[in-house]
Amino acid sequence: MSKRAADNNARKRATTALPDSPPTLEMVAKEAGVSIATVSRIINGTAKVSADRKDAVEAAIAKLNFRPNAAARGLALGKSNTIGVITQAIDSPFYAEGLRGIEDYLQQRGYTALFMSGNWNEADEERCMSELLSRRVDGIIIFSGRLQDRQLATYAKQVPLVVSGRSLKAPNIFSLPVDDERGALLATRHLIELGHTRIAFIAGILDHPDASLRFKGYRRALADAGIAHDPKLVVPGDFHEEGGVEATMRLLKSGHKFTALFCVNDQTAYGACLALYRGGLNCPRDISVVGFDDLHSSSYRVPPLTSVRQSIRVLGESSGAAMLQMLQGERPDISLPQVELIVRESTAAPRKE
Amino acid sequence: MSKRAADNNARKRATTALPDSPPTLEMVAKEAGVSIATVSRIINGTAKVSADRKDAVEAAIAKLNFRPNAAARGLALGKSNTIGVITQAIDSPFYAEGLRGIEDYLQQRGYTALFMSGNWNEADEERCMSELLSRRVDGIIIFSGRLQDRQLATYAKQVPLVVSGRSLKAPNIFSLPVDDERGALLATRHLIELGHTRIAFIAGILDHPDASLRFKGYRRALADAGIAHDPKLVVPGDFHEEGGVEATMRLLKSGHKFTALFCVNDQTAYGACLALYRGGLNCPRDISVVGFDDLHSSSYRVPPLTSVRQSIRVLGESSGAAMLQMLQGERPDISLPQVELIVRESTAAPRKE
DNA sequence: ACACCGGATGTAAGCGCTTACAAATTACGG
DNA sequence: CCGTAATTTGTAAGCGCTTACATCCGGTGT
Repeated sequence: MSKRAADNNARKRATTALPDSPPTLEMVAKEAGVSIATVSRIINGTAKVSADRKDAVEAAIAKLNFRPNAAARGLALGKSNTIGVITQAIDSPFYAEGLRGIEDYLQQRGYTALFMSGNWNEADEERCMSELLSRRVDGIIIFSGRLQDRQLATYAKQVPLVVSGRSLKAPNIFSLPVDDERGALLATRHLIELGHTRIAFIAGILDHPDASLRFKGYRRALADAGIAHDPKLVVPGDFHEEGGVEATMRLLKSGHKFTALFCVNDQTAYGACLALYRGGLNCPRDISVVGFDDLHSSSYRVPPLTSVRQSIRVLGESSGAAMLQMLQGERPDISLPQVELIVRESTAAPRKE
Repeated sequence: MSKRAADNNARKRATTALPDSPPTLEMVAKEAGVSIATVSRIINGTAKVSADRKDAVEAAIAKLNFRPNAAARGLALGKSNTIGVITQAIDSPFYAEGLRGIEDYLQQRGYTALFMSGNWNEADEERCMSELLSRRVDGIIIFSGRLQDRQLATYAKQVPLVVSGRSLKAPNIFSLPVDDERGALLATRHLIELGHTRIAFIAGILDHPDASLRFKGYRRALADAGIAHDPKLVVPGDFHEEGGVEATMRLLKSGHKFTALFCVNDQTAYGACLALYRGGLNCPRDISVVGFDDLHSSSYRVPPLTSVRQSIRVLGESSGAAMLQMLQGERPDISLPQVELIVRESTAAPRKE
């Protein structure tokens, strides 16, 4: 609709004098007295061009303040130099750190990241996929989404996929699982070594894979130490602060004794600490608390939170790296650093009764 | 580069059998036995089309799993339905909340937000602008950037701008300033009303406008109450947790007595609380602390932080709304809710000596 | 029965860019 | 100084889409 576009610009120009339609290759070519092919070649360095013309063109570009139209280039090239990224919520501190890693990595390599939030539900996530596909992104990175493996495999037929924080084998998909079980094991074992035996666990959403793997690690640590697992000490949460508060309140009210609390993630731990505080309990004197993720702000909590580090930032960078490798046609050979326990001040030996 | 694009697709198909080149309008038209114009009209509802053809086309679309190519449409229409958003860091909890507001608002109205981080420096911010302009976004929202007013005014000639958290008058720019001074006044007055007279202030970066407005509010509250302002009690920070820690340490070491601490933002307050804890001081018993921004996690701190709320989320939504109004050619009539003080448990009356 | 009209379709141009291919220019060797 | 090869440059087609304009259709009025 050239006509409409032109009309539009004309109208705008007339009304507000503002968005002058941006310069095009053609204008630059005319200004510099060369053909548009030459201009294109100079911009992309696609071929040798005589020095004088080059100067003329560069001058014209500067004068007109020309910027190539990415849409047109994308159309001609059949690629957008854009990587779509789907998370659950852009404002979750957890995802935000990952996004940062992705953005940093991609931006330095000439790619742009396009972020979208799935809002913890499948329908929204599909909407995101659809939008990204429509924009013809070159690849999509999914941060532990809620889409079924089967659906992902289907999408992978249309675009390369990197799935972070999840294990999934399928053609055109690369997954970067986090060692949740080992992290949970480390955390729980740390509490056991401090002398705790009554260790409660605040889980995430029941059927969530991360949650169940962490639960598994928790149980294994207990078993390894010969401590009987008490189901009464396991309560569900929601991966958010609020869930941590509620779960802890429930635990406290239930009357089941415990001296330590392992939380499925840091946000849950934040909530737990608040609930303990409300209950007049001191962390770590009365109850030790361990989180998982080691969010940036965890080291600034009062007291600083002991947590399992799995640098989300690195996860993000690695996802970006894996995607770029896939785009080169290589099989990604990326691996994540091991999870590790960061001991701070929210854990201590249990109080002598 | 039709040739290259075609080659590319052909190659890919041959090698990996994966990214089959996506269906086009033309394919749909052929499949349905109509012209591409008809297909386009059905997709966009641009004109009346007989029912039987419509059914045929819809069937073809479903069968081929067709999704219009956004780049091609953008090129034809001369607009991208995309709004660029520049922040300092996507992983800062402050900006993340704003981004969420923008994303929510725009997405519901058929727009997509494209986020980029300026990393607190002008060069990166310019790079972002350049990239967004190249992508021909329909408008750009800037969250309290570091670009000079003059530069912004220049950019505004090419694209409509909304500048949040900052006051700036210029054609094609709409700014949404936050009432920093009043917020700081409220916070400081609250401390005074509790009985504090020795109130320290941890500032942000020296020349930052937000910081100086908040400083102004702080001084005004003191003046209103007839309390002399002691420059010794004002120390710089960096808007981050670390700056809060350091500033507080310095304050503590200086030996200048104070019973309350007003921090330029919540992150700084988090750091301050940690430093107090390290110094064996209890908040609020020994020292009261107030922040600014009321981040989501502030209500989950131990103790929950008293803070000035200026919902960033709403700021984001409002920015989106203003941008859409500008795009309609209207002058935005958006205004922000008043800042308000949220009193929690990090403030109390000063301890009797 | 015929010219005419309004609405549903189709045809084709153009959005800004890249690049295959042709044309024009330059540099050589004889 | 000319023919030919090696460059540099220009021309034009095509990427997938929208829409102005032409075409075609059945239905009216007379």
